[in-house]
Amino acid sequence: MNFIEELRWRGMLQDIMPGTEDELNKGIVSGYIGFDPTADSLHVGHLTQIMTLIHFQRAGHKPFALVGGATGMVGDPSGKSAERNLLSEDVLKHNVACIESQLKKFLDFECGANSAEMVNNFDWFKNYNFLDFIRDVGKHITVNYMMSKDSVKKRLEGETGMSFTEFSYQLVQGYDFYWLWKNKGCMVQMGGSDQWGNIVTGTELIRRKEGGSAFAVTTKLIKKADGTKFGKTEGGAVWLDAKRTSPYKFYQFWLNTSDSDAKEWIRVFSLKTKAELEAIEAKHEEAPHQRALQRALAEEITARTHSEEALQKAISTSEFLFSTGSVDFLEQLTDDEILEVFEGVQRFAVSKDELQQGINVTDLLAEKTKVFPSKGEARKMIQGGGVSVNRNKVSDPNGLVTADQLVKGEYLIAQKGKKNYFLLIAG
RNA sequence: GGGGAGAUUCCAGAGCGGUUAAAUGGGACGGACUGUAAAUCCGUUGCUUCGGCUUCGAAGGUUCGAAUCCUUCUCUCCCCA
Repeated sequence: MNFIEELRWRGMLQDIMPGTEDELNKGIVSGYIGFDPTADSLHVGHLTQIMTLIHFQRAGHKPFALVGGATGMVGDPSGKSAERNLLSEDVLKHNVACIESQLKKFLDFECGANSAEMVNNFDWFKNYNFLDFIRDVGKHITVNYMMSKDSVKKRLEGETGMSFTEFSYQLVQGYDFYWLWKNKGCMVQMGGSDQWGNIVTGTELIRRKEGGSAFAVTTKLIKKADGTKFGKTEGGAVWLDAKRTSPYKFYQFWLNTSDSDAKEWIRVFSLKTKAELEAIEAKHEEAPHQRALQRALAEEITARTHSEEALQKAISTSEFLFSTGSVDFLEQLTDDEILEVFEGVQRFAVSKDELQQGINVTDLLAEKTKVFPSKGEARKMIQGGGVSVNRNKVSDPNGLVTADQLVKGEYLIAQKGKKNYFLLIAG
């Protein structure tokens, strides 16, 4: 199956420039996708683009991952309603390095002819001076053409306006494509559908400057059935960096997708074949409560993004946290393992001496710790039946918590609702 | 520069001298149901030693009593030049 067919049945394909498929059928073709270094980690929103590159490589082509050290300095106006703040060069350098190491996990950089390659456009922009650029590049693209782009039009219509810097963004990105086409033989640029305008400026530049041809493919933006933004949770974006989003949370993010989303997303984010996916879907239809789709989705992505080991830990943590099992389970674990289960869970230190005397639950949760911001709230929540200590529902706001309730003589597990855990460590 | 409107608890938005910790809606959080889903239903949504205490842009004042009336200040919005 060729690359485009693959994207098509997976429902990823948005736009494709005429002739692209023929070009790809000729043999090994080089193509690239750019990543903006706006943070020092990619998030799940970038995963679609990573998957596109993976499919590209699996179809036998040579993927380039461009990290925009230069474009990041300018700021892409696409999809932005207001001017962005510029990042300093140091921050960008750090971000670029971090993103590069993340991308290395997903693509094969040592497989011969179609090995993946990493490039940074700062390398070809850092010594390119302004006058040369506007003469060599700017001359080929009219302002009229640039202004007709959606990303620009929207900002001109809006109230905030747009700086010359962001206006020039498409030229900078366009030149990337030109440079990679000229120096690396890159024939195709891929990206999210919001990048169409920028990509086409690149093919246009290649055509006008050298009479060459280049191609474009864009993928659909991932949407949630309920209309909210993909990749966001209450805690903010879901990052690929384990330090920002723990593998457990990452796994949970995917596990919690709705049925309709899971069915679409698994096609995008899984490398399983159509037959395999259809089998999973059938299984899901049969027993929806088993959530075969969500499990398959979460397992595959977590393993690929983090590791098989991290996935296993995420699964066992989930099983403990969501099963009705008692805290006895924890008694069997070592201290390190307990801390691992509650990784990312907020922790509080409490005095063991005071626990010997017994502490009023409300005081414990609102004063000794910050599980609740005030006693009133703690009390109300307890009366509403929303608080558990060591998996047992607390019914009396004035009840005592004592040292003999400590798990392993050291830990207390407090729950606000079902999903919000707090680990109290006595010392 | 001239004229007008307004600032209320997370947001929107009632209240226009006491019965108002402040309607209603949204959001958030909890509970039930369930599949760690969706939908639905229910509860909570200033602090408290549960006696009370502090809130309605800020500061003063009138009153037994003010978010509600008066004065000044700060800020926001709209219309006309």
